[in-house]
Amino acid sequence: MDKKDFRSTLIVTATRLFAERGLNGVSIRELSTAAGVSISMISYYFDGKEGLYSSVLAEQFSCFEYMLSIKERTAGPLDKIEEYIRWSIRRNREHPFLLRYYTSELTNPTRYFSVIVQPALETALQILIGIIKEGIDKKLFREELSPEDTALAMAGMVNYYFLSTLATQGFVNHSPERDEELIRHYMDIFTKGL
Amino acid sequence: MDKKDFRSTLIVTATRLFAERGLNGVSIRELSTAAGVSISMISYYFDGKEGLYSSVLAEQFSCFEYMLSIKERTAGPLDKIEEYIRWSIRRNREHPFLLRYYTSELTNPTRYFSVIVQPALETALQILIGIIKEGIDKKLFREELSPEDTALAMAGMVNYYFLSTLATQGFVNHSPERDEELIRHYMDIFTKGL
DNA sequence: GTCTATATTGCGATAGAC
DNA sequence: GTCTATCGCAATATAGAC
Repeated sequence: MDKKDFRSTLIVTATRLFAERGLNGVSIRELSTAAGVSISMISYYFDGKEGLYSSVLAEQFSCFEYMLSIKERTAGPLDKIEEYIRWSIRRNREHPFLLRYYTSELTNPTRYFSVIVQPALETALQILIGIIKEGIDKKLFREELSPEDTALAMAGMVNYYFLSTLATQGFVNHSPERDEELIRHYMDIFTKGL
Repeated sequence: MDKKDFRSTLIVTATRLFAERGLNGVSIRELSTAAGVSISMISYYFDGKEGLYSSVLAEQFSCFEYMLSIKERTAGPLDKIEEYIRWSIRRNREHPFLLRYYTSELTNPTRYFSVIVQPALETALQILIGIIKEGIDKKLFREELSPEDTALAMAGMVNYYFLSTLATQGFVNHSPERDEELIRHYMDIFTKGL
């Protein structure tokens, strides 16, 4: 946002607006006005509304590359799982609009899903599956576990905490101060069960 | 769909189209053509596009009332949790578009969120929280568990399995034949941990 | 690079015939 | 109840001035 160039300003504004009301819920008129820029700048920089959307999408999902660094660590499987949970929570905190693109693309995919979203999600989940397999191989986790189902269960647990916010804020405290407690709780459930 | 009256036909068609492309992604022109009905029927029966959407939403979320019957059961907490998981999976199988409205309303709420969606989700989650509290009171579950966080973890686990389908179908088998195995696996993770 | 003005298309809603 | 025809408006995109 520091950069004063219109290209970045448009991306910042579009990120918020597309997240709040979806690709079809925002007009480039409204968007350019909100960004304090002429409407024609969208075609000039992004070749139209869809091009702007794809740029927003690419930027939002670039943070998934971080999973590669977790994979490369020398830590054991359990530590890596904690790192995964920690990163997932941090990711949702630092990119408050990401989950909207994430769920929107999974349920109403645009033409950019297969190019941007699917690869990012698959990479992260495959690494998580690999970590669980490693734990099973090393006899740290029970061999009856399906690595795939377990990985999806973990990913779902963390993401749903954020996804459900709007429906649960009346009876669940979602403040960031509680994040460490949440991480311990998730690790606790997964290591010991109920 | 058996009923030939236009009102039901419009709801059936709208349920699919709104799910696939969102409220703003579908025009009433296209919708009425797909339903084989005149465009003016939408205003006639539903007082416009938004009214049609709200009718679709109300119908989709009516199935959440089923949770009340789980609450009333005489079974123990663990059996009730299995019933919850079983119902969640069945719900997603029987209402293939529900999760789209569910996530869309949670991330991009319309004016109908607080009237239709929020109450349905809160009721179901509060009942699940109650079941977990009951298990803690009866010393069946560990007392360190946060009922709220645990309930969200369970809900997230099941829903994410369906939510992630589009990104994971290449390496996770999502066929209904595997549902019973999935239920056993989820119960297994939650009762024993990794 | 950035703007205004405009061309063109498609939108939601409805009047009025049947 | 159902249709066609149309109104008025808002959408995206772009031509052309600066």
